[in-house]
Amino acid sequence: MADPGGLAGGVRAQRGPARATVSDIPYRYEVSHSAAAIQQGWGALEPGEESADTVSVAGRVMLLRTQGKVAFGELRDSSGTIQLFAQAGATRDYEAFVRLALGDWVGASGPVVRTRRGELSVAVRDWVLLAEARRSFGDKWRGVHDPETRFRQREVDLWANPATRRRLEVRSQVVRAMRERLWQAGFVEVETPILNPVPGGAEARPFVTHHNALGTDLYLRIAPELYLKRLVIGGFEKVFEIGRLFRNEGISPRHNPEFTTVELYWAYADYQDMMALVEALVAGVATDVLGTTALVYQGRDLDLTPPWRRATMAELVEEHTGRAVSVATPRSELAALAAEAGVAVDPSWGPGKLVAELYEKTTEGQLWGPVFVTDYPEEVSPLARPHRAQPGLVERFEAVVAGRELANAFSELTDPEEQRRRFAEQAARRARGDDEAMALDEEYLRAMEYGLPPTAGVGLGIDRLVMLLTDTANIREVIAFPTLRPERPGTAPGPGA
RNA sequence: GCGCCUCUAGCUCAACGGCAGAGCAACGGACUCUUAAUCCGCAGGUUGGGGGUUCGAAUCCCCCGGGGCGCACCA
Repeated sequence: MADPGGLAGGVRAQRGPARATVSDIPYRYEVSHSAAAIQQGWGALEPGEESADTVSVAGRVMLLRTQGKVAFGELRDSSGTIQLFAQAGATRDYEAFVRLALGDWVGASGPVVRTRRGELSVAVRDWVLLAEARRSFGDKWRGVHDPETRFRQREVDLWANPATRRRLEVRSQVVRAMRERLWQAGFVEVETPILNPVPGGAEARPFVTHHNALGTDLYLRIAPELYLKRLVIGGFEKVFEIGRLFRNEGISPRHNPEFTTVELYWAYADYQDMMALVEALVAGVATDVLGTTALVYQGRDLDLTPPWRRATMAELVEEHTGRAVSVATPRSELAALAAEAGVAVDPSWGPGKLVAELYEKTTEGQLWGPVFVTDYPEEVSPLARPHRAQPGLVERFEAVVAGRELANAFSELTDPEEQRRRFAEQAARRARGDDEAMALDEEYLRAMEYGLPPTAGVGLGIDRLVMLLTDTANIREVIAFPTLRPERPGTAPGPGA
């Protein structure tokens, strides 16, 4: 928090004077074992037994129980917890040890022992303060629950709520598993520009920034799609990128302005191939990270085991509304149905947009899945290739899980002339005031004229995948530092202020 | 952007028109095997900010600010 004077006043009064000076703090500390390594390595020690092995550990003192001439501390590191056992006479500077504050970082060394009451411990002979905690980490039993403090001061949340650490660890493992599986499948990882002269590849409002030397505005990317397809044109037959996207839109429990996707392009493949790859990837990542594809999400069973159901958008809308619709249905009928469903119908919308709106309003949120929703209207899919058998539709699917879109994919449009027409339609929408309509990208059209082979592409939301795998309902829980309104002095609550 | 809810000690929470409290943390002390140790003592607050109603406001009303949820938008 902004904390005007908070450190100087409140915390010192709360914590007392500084117990260490900078010169007391060493520059390094030699750690021989993690807490978990000690728990695993000396598990056979009997109560009251002292091993001949001396270890050194480091971490935060989370609890301290002093009992006169003997004291017990709980030391937590990134692997777990180990008890520190200190005794007057055996522990160097015992009087200072028992004055340690909850949250202080210490390094401690000594033999591994099991206390008479059965707790595996490091019997502290020597120890050193590695950092003072001048602010508290909250109630030692109840922790910190205030969501604002948890999101703004994640460093506090991580110590106060171990589940936070676990979620971020799962996130790291998900990204790693995704990478390794794609590498194994022969995909090459690339990086494309985040600063875009034209924001393309999706329908969304961008963030605008400015380059001083070039004297030009640039946009934070809303999707890497067009650059990745240019790499396919350049000869990368299987490429992927894992990275941050930025969309200047509302914040909600399922939307953060910056979020992470994996986007991949696969030459010579179509959207049917891509469905098989997506379900295998998601199920494989779940297995790598959790050891299972049978999840429980928000109290409800969710089985990611392939194959996933495949159903067309029209079929699913009919299932959920009882009304057969298609892009060939008269526009007036579709508009009436959409209005009936609560959609604010825009007069410029064609049948395709109306069908898509009807689907999103009545059906998507009801789909528990996982299910591949296939065959989208061309009107809402300016980068997808026309369906080989269904006029007015494109070969596109979205993977829907727990009522939300997890992935979006299509057989890519490869015809530059057709692409130019699609861009022109988008430009017409933009001229009518739709600021989310896709911008025309001449660089991309030029690239297409060199020849894009048949290609399938997909974008998959990493944050949402992590939400599924960690059973969390709020996207902020799986982002270390979610976007919040900037703090202003004296407005935010929090420990230590 | 709109609606509803919420903000009290460092943390977690009471008090809901009538003296602002508790537990934990902190501070001082006792205690040589604790497990949220225990025990004794002490201190800690412009009740998010501002304004209003009232004999009296943490409590009711208005404005502002932060946050949560829902809607809208999207992934």
